[in-house]
Amino acid sequence: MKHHWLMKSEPSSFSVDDLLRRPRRTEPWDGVRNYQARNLIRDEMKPGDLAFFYHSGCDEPGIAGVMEVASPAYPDPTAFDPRHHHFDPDSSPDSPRWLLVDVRLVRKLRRIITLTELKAHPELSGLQLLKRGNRLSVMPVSAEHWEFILGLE
DNA sequence: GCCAACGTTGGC
DNA sequence: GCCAACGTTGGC
Repeated sequence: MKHHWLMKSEPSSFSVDDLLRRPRRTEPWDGVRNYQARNLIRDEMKPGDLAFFYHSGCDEPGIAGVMEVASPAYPDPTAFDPRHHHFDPDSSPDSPRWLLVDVRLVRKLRRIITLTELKAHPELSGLQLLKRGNRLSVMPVSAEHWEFILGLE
């Protein structure tokens, strides 16, 4: 069963244009440090799943691209590196606490589908992104919401 | 197990 | 910069 996702990143640290310029448009989606998001990556994400690239913490928050999950989940190496911003001393190669997947950019959207615009559609009222206080950096999107959002572009 | 303090996220 | 809404930590 193929799932759909929304994955957040602050474009000041990693944007859809950064992913566009990577070899094979592919990059490890590292730095997830939330157990709920980790569990989704570990238990639900599968290669071939599709995900929205969401820009957060910026002037124009919204969906900027479509990605494909390009690997199974595997340990996040940035958790092992003491010099890395996302270092976690409680994660080790023997017992990794944090996981990631590789993502590949399928396409950059012609325009950002903004958060403001998403909020304006009653069809999207159940979208987890729009629920109060939701700060998950990786969250599921239903097939219906996925198609509806793509139709907005 | 409870809960206050603290840190983070992220929109505005 | 502000603040709401979380999640985490640690004392008890």
